[in-house]
Amino acid sequence: MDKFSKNQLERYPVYLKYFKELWSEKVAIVSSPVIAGKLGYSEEQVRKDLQAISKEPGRPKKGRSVSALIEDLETFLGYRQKSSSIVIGAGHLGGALLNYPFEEMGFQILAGFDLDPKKIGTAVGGKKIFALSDLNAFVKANQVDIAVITVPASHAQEVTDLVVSLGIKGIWNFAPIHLEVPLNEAIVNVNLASSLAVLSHQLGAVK
Amino acid sequence: MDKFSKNQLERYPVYLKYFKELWSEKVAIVSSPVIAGKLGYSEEQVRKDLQAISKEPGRPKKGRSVSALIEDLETFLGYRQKSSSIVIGAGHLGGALLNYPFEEMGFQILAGFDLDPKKIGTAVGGKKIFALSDLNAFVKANQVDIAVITVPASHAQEVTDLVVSLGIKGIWNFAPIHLEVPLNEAIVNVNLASSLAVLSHQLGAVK
DNA sequence: TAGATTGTTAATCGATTAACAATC
DNA sequence: TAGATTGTTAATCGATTAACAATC
Repeated sequence: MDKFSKNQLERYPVYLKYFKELWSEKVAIVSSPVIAGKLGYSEEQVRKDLQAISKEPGRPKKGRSVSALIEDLETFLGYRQKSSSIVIGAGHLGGALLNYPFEEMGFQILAGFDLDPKKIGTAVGGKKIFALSDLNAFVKANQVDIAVITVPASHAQEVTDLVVSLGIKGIWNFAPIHLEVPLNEAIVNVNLASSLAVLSHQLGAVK
Repeated sequence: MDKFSKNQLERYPVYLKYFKELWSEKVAIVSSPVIAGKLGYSEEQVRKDLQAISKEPGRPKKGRSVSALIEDLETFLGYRQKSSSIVIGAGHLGGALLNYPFEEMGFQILAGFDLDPKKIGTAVGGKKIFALSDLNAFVKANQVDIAVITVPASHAQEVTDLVVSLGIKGIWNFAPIHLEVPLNEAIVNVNLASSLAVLSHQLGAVK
């Protein structure tokens, strides 16, 4: 398999977290049925997911090596090669992301950007906050792979256009709108309103 | 259609945001091809999505009434009936959520809970932070529909068990792990590591 | 050896896309 | 009327699940 669906990609970090927990408990081998039971996936899905990213085959009757799985997953997910990012919008959500422990995921935040003069020049989560007008110069001076968009929805498209024009190829959008980007741009949306819609609907069914 | 897929549910808030923008621009009628072009969906998908939630049919050659769509979407998404929630874990991410403008989505945060004595008794985003030991009494005194979990992954399962035992039926989990919950529990995960995995993979393909 | 688990191939399921008649 | 857009039915596509031979 060399094509990965969105759902499948989203499962990999969940596997990794679980395997690291097992490793810390000195568990060296784990089988698909055990993983499936623990994470709520089907056995077949676990096997396919792990086969797709692991070099070492599993051993019938035993299972798979936890340490090998951790290595394969970290390699596949890119946790062993840093990608550099900036956070645009140092409000509450942007501030939380500037403080989030992304380093262990190979995701390094270089700096934050904002329009508010009161924020510019300060540091959040150990990262300096620059004026948005400094973005051009910053991107020219530093390799920036990903822009995290945490500005209000009303400004998200214009900030995105700027980021795209500066040659940044990855966008992690936290504004609750659809952003128009060129086809060769990588973009992933984290839309809390969308997430909440799924929860509300589930809750309506449960009640 | 009376069954909604996760993807479909996630699209509705995006439609709603767009229709509200149209409404503010005095646009009264909109057609599926226009919506599809703007939001990056297919025409057929737009028609099916809107048919599934709207009472009023669209008019051939014209399109659909923007105001009717807004009304239908707000009703369907539950924005017109408040659900009450609490945020457990008043760290950076929990703090951001306590400050997030959820009210317009019919989502009301009543209070925050934490273990840190320095946070207990303070207010974040206008919401008071209580000790986790006060949770039981709080839930008995207030109707709580949803618990937002923003504690570290290492404590998320135990907090979840507590929340479930108190009869809260909805869980919005921001900890990057799989939580075990009873079948009659509504749960939605927002896993930043998962989201990042999708972005990294896309970026690898784009580069 | 017996049996659990693997990897792989086939079947199922569900969502998206295509096709097209109905209609304003 | 002509033509754009609707609603609906059929076809396609892709992911998940089931089945089963291989193997340690």
